[in-house]
Amino acid sequence: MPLSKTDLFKPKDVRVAAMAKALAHPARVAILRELARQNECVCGEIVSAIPLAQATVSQHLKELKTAGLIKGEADGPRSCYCLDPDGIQLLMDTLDGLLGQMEACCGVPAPKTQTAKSKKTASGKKTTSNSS
Amino acid sequence: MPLSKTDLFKPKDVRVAAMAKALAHPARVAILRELARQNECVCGEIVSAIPLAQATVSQHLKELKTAGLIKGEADGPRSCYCLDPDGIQLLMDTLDGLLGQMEACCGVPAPKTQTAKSKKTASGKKTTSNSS
DNA sequence: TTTCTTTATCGTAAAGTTACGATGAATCGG
DNA sequence: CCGATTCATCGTAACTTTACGATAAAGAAA
Repeated sequence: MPLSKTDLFKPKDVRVAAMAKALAHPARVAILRELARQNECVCGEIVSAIPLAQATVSQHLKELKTAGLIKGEADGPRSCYCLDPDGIQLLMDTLDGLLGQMEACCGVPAPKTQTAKSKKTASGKKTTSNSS
Repeated sequence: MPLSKTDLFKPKDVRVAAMAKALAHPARVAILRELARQNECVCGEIVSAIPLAQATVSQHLKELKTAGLIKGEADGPRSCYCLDPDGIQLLMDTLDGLLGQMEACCGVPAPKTQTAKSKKTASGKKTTSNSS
């Protein structure tokens, strides 16, 4: 942005946007999927799985870490990465909030349900009082 | 990107990234929420609800339209926007695919009941045959 | 120690995003 | 027809993201 205007928006919207941004590159999505598949993964393996240079992959890993979606710890000269369950959960909750609102508006085509959404919607009093 | 490498990634990952990118700005999230609240909305109302210049809001609307998340039709000199149920559904399915994979890996945080059964049913869309 | 391996970081070029004012294009009201 | 209103688009400035090679840092192996 030419001038950072993020403080003009509601914190909730800023949070959703930040979460979404972490997913907004194919390489990062591929990394997350790889980690979901392997459960735990040395950096080199990830680099092999991604069609980008090592430096670039490292950069993407850093962003995912900053976003709280993955954790990384040193293991000798190597780095071992894995998904961060807390961050993933937060991601789901954050997106579910928005998706739920939109679904409610559009009219739900098919009640598929899953994840943590149904619970929240059921107990939630209403979708109107949102500001922060 | 310096050089567009999107064809090096799996189409599925590219799709997720594109969807996420549409949500990756607070203004666009705010617009979606406004449309979810109003169900139908003249452009001017949206501009009033967003702390940005008219030209900028129009630009964000265009991106959301390109992403397939909203529809817009002319109404006299005005433009009337609303959520596109098909796009929203696609967004949900797309994200659910990834989120389900990650959740399955992390282990669901609060599974008081039967774990394996419910999880499988919930996320079991077709996580196996993934390559495109 | 010296060397190799592994990964993070730096510097930087290319491309994309975001924001705005100005300008068009279309419609409505007179 | 003339002016006002509404919105999309253009042009452009400021900033961010993406990608890579080069290099640094740190442990393992020799």
